[in-house]
Amino acid sequence: MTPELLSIGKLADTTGLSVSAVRYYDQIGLIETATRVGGKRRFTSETIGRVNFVQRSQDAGFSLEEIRQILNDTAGGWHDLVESKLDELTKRRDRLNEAIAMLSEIRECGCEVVATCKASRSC
Amino acid sequence: MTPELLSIGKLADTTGLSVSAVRYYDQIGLIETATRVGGKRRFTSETIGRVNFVQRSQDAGFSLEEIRQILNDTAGGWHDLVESKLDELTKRRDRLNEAIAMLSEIRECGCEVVATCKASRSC
DNA sequence: GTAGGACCTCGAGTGCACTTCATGTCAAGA
DNA sequence: TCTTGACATGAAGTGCACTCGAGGTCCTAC
Repeated sequence: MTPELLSIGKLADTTGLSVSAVRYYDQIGLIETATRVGGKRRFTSETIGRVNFVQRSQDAGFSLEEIRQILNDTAGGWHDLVESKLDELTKRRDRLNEAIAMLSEIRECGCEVVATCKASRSC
Repeated sequence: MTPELLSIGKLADTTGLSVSAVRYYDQIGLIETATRVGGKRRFTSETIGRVNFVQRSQDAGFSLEEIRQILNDTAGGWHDLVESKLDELTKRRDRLNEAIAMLSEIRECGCEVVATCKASRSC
């Protein structure tokens, strides 16, 4: 029942962000405006979930600006963004798999010099 | 049997790079030093393979500097770099899959507003 | 009462991978 | 002859996602 407010340092610790990154996120409106106690930011534990979402979305290849748009959208228009990003992601996964295959091949080829290695050309 | 030399514009076209990017790659030593004809760069078709390798490696998450190192390494030391990058890539693929799962879930949830959507918190 | 640590703001700096700009050369075609 | 287009150079600019530095406040502990 206690509000359980977090300092910026605690939030940074639990999310793995740096303190300056949290301030930056705050500044660009990516996280709910923190309440202030004596000038210092206090976050609710909700913000942890929010930051996690931001981090996952970043992993997904969204820019912070896109994430901000998605989070601030109240008209459902974000669906298109998610849809096209999903498309992009599956393509990226394919490319990633190709890259992994190429690297595995190069690793196995026994060449000393990549520049002249067939594996680096053949894929 | 003809050497089949490519102008910078042709190389850019066939690889999908911009002309200025090719010049940049040339400048930082990522592609074999081009021969010059009347001051103008002429590339062999080998360079296309080289650029493709660079592009794939970039997809794999290597920086241009790392790629340069790999290509210039003549002592086999690049194996470590490739090995650790493979590790990183498989992790990244896992995260990518998670992100795809999260986005799919959000897409399906029917929420209007992501900020308050359970799916964005639950993953 | 002073030292330390966590916090604050604002502005500038960073690294990467290019891109843009200003200025110039050169060959081909109308 | 003159224009057009592709090419050249070097230096500066761009966008993103932070990071750093300077200078200041506030609280706790010794």
